[in-house]
This record gives sequence, C-alpha cells and structure tokens, in this order.
Amino acid sequence: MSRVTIADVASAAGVSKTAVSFAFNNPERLGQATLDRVLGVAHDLGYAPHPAARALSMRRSGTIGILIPQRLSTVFANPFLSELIQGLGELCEEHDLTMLLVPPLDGSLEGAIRQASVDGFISLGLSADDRALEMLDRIGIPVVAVDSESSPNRPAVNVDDESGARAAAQHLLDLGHRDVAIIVLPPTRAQVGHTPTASRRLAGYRAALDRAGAPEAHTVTAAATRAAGARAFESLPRGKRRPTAVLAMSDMAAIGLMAAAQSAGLRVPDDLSVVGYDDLPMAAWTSPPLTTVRQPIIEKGRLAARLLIQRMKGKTVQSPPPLGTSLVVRGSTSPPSGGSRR
Amino acid sequence: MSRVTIADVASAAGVSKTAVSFAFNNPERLGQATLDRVLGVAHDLGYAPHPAARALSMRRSGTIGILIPQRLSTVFANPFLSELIQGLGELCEEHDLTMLLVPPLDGSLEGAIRQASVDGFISLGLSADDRALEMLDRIGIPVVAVDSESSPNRPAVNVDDESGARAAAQHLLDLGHRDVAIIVLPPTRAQVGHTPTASRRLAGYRAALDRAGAPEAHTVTAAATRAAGARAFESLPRGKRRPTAVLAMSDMAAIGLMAAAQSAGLRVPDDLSVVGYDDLPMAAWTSPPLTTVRQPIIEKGRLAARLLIQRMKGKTVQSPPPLGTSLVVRGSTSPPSGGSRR
DNA sequence: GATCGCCCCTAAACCGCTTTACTAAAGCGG
DNA sequence: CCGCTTTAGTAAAGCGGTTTAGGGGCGATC
Repeated sequence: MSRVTIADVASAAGVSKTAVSFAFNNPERLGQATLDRVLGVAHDLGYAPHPAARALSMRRSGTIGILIPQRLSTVFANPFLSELIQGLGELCEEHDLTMLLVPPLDGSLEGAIRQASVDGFISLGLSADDRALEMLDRIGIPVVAVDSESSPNRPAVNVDDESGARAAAQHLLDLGHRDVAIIVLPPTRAQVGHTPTASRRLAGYRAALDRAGAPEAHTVTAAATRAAGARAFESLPRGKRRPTAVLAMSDMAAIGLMAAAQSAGLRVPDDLSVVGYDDLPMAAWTSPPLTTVRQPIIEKGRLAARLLIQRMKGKTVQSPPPLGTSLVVRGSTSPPSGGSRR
Repeated sequence: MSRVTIADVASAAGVSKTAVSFAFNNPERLGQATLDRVLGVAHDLGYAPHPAARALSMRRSGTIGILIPQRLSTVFANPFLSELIQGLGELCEEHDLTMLLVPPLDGSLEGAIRQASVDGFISLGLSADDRALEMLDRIGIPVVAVDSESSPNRPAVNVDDESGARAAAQHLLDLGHRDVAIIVLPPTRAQVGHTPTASRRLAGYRAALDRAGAPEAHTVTAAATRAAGARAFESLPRGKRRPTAVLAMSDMAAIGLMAAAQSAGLRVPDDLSVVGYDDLPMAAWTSPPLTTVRQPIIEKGRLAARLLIQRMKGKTVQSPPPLGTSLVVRGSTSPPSGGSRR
C-alpha cells in the first residue's frame, strides 16, 4: 500500500508519465480534454508528486536551511530567533520557499547538514572558519552568514555590534558609573574563543571603558535566557566590590539578571543599572523598562534572505555594510547612588 | 562545475558506487584499506551524498513538517510557537530529525505541502476537515494534529481548553464581575467559524457566565499579538457600558490590551481586570503580572512529536486525553471597583 | 585436490519525477 | 494535393543515491 506514483496516474488515465508531468508543470502543452482527464484521475487517486523525486530531478528543493548553532530548546527560549524568522519568513513566502531548521544532531552540525535537502543556508553566529561552513563551501551550497565574519565568497550580514556596545558603555560612564560588570554571550560550539558577535561587543564595551580609565570590568558568561541571566547575577562580586552597573550582551540575560537583582532586594536602577542588547519587543515593558542597544533584527532577517535568494539565482553578492545600532534609553539605568553602598 | 557525485568518488577511488555507498552507510561491509581510501578520496573531493537522492532512495527524509496556518511574521510574533518548537525540538533532536516550517505559500497550504519533503506533519490549529489535512490523508502521510479536533486515524493533541476557560470566567465571577468582554482568537484560514481551540474556549467562558446569569458578554476578535490586543481595547464599549473585566484567549492579546488600557489612563486591575490564556513565560513579569490560564505548551510539543514519531514507525496511535490546564492568579485581576465607574 | 564458506566487492535494478528529443497527426496556404 | 508548420503526446535518458543478488578469490576442511 505504497504511495501513488506518477506511473499509476499515467496508466489509469491512459497516457504517458510525461503527460501527467506536463499536466502539473506545463499544462499548456496538453490538450484541454487530456488535461482535465489527467487532473481528474490524479485527484481521484490522491496523487501528489513526490517532493524528493521532484527535488532530485529539478535540482531544486524550494527550501532554505537555517543553521542553528545550539539546541532548539535553548535558542528558541530567546525571542531573537523568532524575530529573525519573521524577517526571513517574509522573503521566503514571497519567493515560495519553506524554511528548514537545522540544529546540531548528536552535537554535530555537519551530520545535520547532510540530511538537509535545501537550496541554500543561512548560518547563525558561526565563526567564518567553523567546520560546518567549510563543509558547505566544499559541497558548493550558497550560504549567507548572519552574526559572523565576512569572508571571501560568503556574504555576511551583521549589525554594527561594536559601536552599539560602545554607546551602551558610554551611557553608563556618562551617568557616572565606573564599576561595571559585563555579561558575555557564551561560545556556541566547540569554539575556542567568543562568537564573532560577542567579541565585537566586548571590544566595544572595553574601548569605551578603557578610554574613560575605568577599572577592568568583571565579566560573567551567560546564555541569552532569563535563567542564565539570573544565575549571572548570583556570580557577580558581592559587598563593596559589587558593580553599580551591568552591560549585558542580550536582553534576555539582562531581564533575568534584573529580576534576580530585584528579588535579592536591590532596586533597579538605583542600586544597579542594567543595559541590555537587542531591543526585543519585551524590553519596552519590563519593570523598569530596559535600557538597551537596538538592532534591527527583522530587517537583518530580510536582508539575509534577500542575499541568499540572490546567491541561489547564481548572482554573486557582496557583504552589505553593517546595519545600524542605536542606544535606547529607558528606565533601567540611572546615576549610581554612591551613598547607599556598603 | 556541478556537484561531486558518488560516481566521481567511485571512479577516483577505483571502486564501484556501491563501495562508496557502503563506506558511508555500512562501513563494516568494506575492508579497512578500501574504507580508508574511499573516505579519504570522498573528503578530498568534498563529497557529500545528495540529500534529495538519498531521501528518494531510502524513502525517508529525516524531516518533519510543521504545518502553520498563518504567515510566519504573524505566528512568530507570538511566543506560543517558540514554546511549542522547544518541545518538538527536544524529540526531534533525540531522533535525528530536522524541522521544516510550512506556512501557506500564495495563501495556499496545499501548495506548500507539495514542496515539502517530509516524513510526517504536525498541524497547528487546523479544523479536522481542513482541505490541507484531507490532502495529507489522501497522500497517506502521517499527521498529528495540535489544537484541532480528534478524528479517526489522525491523533490529536489538545489541552482541556474548555475547563481552563471556565476556570478563568469563574474566577472573574467570584471576584464579583458581571460585565465581561471576551477577546476571541480569529479564524486562521478560510474557515467559516472559529478555530477548534477558539470555540472550545468560548464555550468554556460562556458556560460559566451563563450559569451565573451574567449578561451576554461582548466579544471582540483579536489575533495573538500585542498590537491586536491594543486594537481590541479600542473597540471595547465605552462609558457606562464598559466591561469591568476581559477574558482574552491569548496572553499576547491580553498584554497588549492591558498596555493600551493603562496608557488610556485606566488602572489594571482596579478599573479593568484582565485574564489571559497560555501562561507564556512573560506573563509572569508584566506589570501587573498577568492572571492567566496555564497550558503546558512545551509538553504539548513533546507529546505531539512523540506521537508523530510513533506513527512514522508505522504504529497506530490513539489520541491522548487532553492535557490539563490551570488558572494562575496573579496581579491583573481584582474585584470590580463599582463605585468608581462613571 | 575438490568443496565449502567467507570475505570483499560489483553489476544492475530501482526510487519517482522532469525534460529533451522525437513522431504522428492535424491544420494550412498555395 | 503537397510540403510546412503547429499541436499533442511519447519514449527514454537522466537526477544521485541505496540495495539486492551474486561473483571471484582464498584459506580451511575433508
């Protein structure tokens, strides 16, 4: 009781397989009578072309893959990806493409890639020399990298992480803060150092801090989830060495940290200022509303998809200039209340 | 300059295509020397098996499709799907499956389904007689429906929408409310009436309201987004006919409505009580925190994936009993302040 | 020394569709 | 009535893998 194939339809309708194929893909090449009959028979039999066979034959699957560096349960806990998908999705729908989520299987992205029948990949947060990207280059599939490093032959879509971070740090300095902690995004794969995004943001924070002669910032690593942000709060220095402000590389960590600080009895921003990164929609309605660095995530998705679609058409495309970031000042930052410190 | 195929590797290594295939899939059937040589050559050439060819030949794509009834930009604006994907993702990763997002293309889910090379589908929010589901039945692909109606031969995963809704309404009644508005989820496709979920929740609300002899509730339709919730607030009756409480079928609409109410100068819950549905993580940290009906979304995803995987293995599975819902009382509900009404 | 079995490896069929010739019939102007 | 172009449909060759059935070589057994 296997699937109905094109041959079944052909013989039931008394025509050749070609005719059936034409009925679906080149209806104008068939006479009206035959067309109707074939379509009718196909419908009666419940026939639908086998997508894999189709993809093989046409050398096109109508799908783009999203290369996700972490487990889905981790990465979807952060609305960042939802936003990005909204942008990607707009272009995909416009071009009749579906989206395949490709997370590591058994910890291996390469293995997952092998399974994935796609016409192109969007990669998220991978370093330019990641083994998965190398593999895709060897195979020769178009790739557009998001939150990565630009590299010859593979366009990268980025925002100006560094200047956003600098603005965030400068904002705290302007308010009078000097003891600042930095919440760093964790490496996503078996990376040696930081993700490209994390190191650019870190550079931005430090550039501003160093320039102002502030003491070396304490750093804590925390994933972009509420829970990780709360844990990060716990590992902040206590007592008189407690920072008066925190620069977080993600809104989610910032929000989690803020909540943990509040339930530990601190007032935000009076006792602790917090700056996030991303400007997720929810950043506007936490209490207090989160001061954060805005990056145009949806636009980033649109742009990446647009570029990939170009590449899939065979055009060569350049990496676009980084998209702009901007500081959004809300209620989670204020001058340090020096007097109230122990 | 097309892709490297198995034949290229075979001739470069001086073996048959079969040997190359074995090297990847049945390494134990090859001698050590040959195995190493083939793998080496394959690597040097940058060979990777063509996923579509593989899928065609093995009758298995290693992918499950998520049938999404609306545009991605709409549906990902609601964290509900993120949560569900977390649950689905856990099982997928466990079973080496990737996930394909299948939204309507050109407004047609059927068209999108045709492209999708998957081993099974999870459908979201579709009525049991939706044309897309009928099509899948005809083709004979395993389907598990989420937020749908159970039907012979297609397991459905649901929560006890009605009793959750009843509890929400009863909570308001217990607080003393009688003038209640209901924010209804919109139909998702060319449906005649409500989605299955919406009608069950509506039934629950009304059962409690009617039983208490409350006046007919005003209903407004709003999608599960903040913006739609805010718009819903605008279309609520004004003046003395203004309801004292709102039952929303989604947290997102509830949150948007709450914000709109607040910026219109109303106090929540004093002037307006609001109850949501879903208990998204963010419901706990709006201000005030949202009273809502909790449904176990991640668990729902896990269960649906588990069932689908069973079905894909050929086992027949029953629809499980609905998962439990429960009212979570937070700060967005209180007794109506009767005196303060105009 | 013939037979058997085992180990490696191969030829060829098959998965289900698209597409490139190509043919037979029909239409058509002269 | 003839040659020429359309029209309508077909046969067969891919697309790039997997898999079944089987063959050659070789050491062990009788």
